[in-house]
Amino acid sequence: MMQESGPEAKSNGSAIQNGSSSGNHLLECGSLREGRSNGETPAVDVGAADLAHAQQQQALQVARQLLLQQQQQQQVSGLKSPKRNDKQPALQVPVSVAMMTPQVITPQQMQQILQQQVLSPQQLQVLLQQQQALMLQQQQLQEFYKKQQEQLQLQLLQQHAGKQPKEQQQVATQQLAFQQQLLQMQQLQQQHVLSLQRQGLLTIQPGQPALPLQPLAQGMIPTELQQLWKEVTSGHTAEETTGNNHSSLDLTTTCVSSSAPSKTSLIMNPHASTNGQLSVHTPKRESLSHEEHPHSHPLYGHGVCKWPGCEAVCEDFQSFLKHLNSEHALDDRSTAQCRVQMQVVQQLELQLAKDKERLQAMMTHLHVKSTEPKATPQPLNLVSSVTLSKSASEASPQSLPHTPTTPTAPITPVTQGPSVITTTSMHTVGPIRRRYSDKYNVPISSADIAQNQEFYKNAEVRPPFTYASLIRQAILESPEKQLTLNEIYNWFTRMFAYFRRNAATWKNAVRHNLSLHKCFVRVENVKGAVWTVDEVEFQKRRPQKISGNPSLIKNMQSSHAYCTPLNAALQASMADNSIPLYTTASMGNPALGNLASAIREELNGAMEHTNSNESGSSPGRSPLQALHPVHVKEEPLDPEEAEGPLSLVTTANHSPDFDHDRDYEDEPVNEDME
DNA sequence: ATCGGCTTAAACAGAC
DNA sequence: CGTCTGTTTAAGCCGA
Repeated sequence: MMQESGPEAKSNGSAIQNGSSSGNHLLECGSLREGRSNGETPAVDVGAADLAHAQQQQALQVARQLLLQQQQQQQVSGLKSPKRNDKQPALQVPVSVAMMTPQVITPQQMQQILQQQVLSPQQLQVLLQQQQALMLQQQQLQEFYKKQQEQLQLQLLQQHAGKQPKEQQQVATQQLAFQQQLLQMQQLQQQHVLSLQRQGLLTIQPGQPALPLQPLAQGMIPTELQQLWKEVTSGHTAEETTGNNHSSLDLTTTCVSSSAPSKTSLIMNPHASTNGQLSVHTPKRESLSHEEHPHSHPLYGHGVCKWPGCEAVCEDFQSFLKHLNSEHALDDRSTAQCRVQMQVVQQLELQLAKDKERLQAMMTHLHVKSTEPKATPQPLNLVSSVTLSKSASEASPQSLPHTPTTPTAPITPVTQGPSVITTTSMHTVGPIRRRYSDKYNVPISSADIAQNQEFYKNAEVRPPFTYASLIRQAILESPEKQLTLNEIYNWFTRMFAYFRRNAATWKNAVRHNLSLHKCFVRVENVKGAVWTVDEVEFQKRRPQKISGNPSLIKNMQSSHAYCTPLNAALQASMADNSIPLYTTASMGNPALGNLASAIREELNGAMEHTNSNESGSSPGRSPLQALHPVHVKEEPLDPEEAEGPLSLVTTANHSPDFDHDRDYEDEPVNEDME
């Protein structure tokens, strides 16, 4: 007992320490701060806008006065008011130009116009009115934008509590409307100026210094607006752009990339580590737009079915629907894949929450005010998760409080009611044992491979595999099927973010396992000793584990039938009691073929063991739970801690971006050893 | 209740 | 001497 709490408390402490000490986090921090200050001070922008607006008004006043004087001085020369149509369709200025140089006339220009006296008073009147109207409109838009921004902030906060996708939808719609309005507005201005130009009233030279930078654009030139817009909506656009082609989104994405990285990074950063996956993993969110755009489907994009692992080519939407109904009907496989997706999403949510928490801590540490004030909405299942005696006690005290759930909130678990958000405490604690609830043992589709790989690489989530399995995995992945201890270490750190901390603990465990299990054979080498795997020995252990859940085996088998190539390796891998979710990376990676087949053999062998006493299949469960040796905490309704059945990706060819040692220089791995 | 597997911790020894 | 590697023991948790 003492032992249990003592060491774990220790590791916990180090975990906390490590968690905040890695270099790249600091990187994030820099941009975060920059971005944050920006996001935090919409008032500044608005103020500028107001100021500019005032200036404009002033200019208008002057113009009016001049106009009056002119009127008094000269008679109306009978010049008809230029029947300018505000919708000048002809002559188009490149959009980019229009965006960059929003044309509300500057006071200088106004003066210029007036002085040139090329216009009749009526013309001037009209122009002025138009100008005024435009500015008014713009101001209103800015106001609107401001409100939207605030509302969005609010929404984001609420999202953290994991609620109200409906409202978000609303806001999203409003934002869309707003954006369109903005666009219209800009076009209007553009046309306005164009008409002026046409009439020779206004000469805008590209280089004219006064123009583009003038106060006129008023505090917010469109690009800036768009940047801000993007900033505010980054969470949404990032995902929506993946599946749909909202013109409005195009608008935002075009200019941001070049000019506002720092700003956008503010909000994006917290998710940076998982960002790439988010877009891929959250079709749920896309369903929002799906409703608005009947022909854009979250599962359909670029003529391809986006069902995980499918990628079937569908000529048109109809054929896609057909395909969807036929190939992805409600069956075991689809259900399983759904669950996998759920898993993935949940894991990502967790990671996101954790990153957010980290961000909070960083900001706090750096004395940066948070934009998420009381953003302490409790993850839905936080309470229950905390009831885990062990987890609760181990959870770093400061880790829980500000752990809003993901802003990508509208994740709607397919089969479950409330989105199950795991407590993030588990991620921040040290090496505690993972408990895997049965429901998380879900078959994996190949589509999850890369994602999971990235997931474990980036997320400090303890992989649901035993040390022995991981070690074996590492060794088998090596070209020579043998690794030195250090190489095994490296593999761990390379493949799992989780193992970039508490090195002393898990390295000790690795050594312990190497020594303990007969399946690991030490071979003297020229340059030292390497470890190999004795498959025979390794397989000796398996049968007893798998024998436990016949129904799962059955399920596995049944699914085996239809998922053949895709999931074969996976399922085979699942047979590996210790690597419940061996990834199907071999599909895209021929080098893994051997491994996959080897595992498959294991599966077959294992199944022979259990075939005799199998009972009815239970689609809701997966073989993993039977095969999973990792300790699972008893949390019937609590999916958290579900480090679950994310597939462990095997990459025989080590990803270039993860080149040993150097990559984790900033990691406390070695420090931990000392 | 028991057993076996797994994890974690720790002591220890030998090599570098 | 300190670190790394490897072995071993012990304790606790968990599922079967």
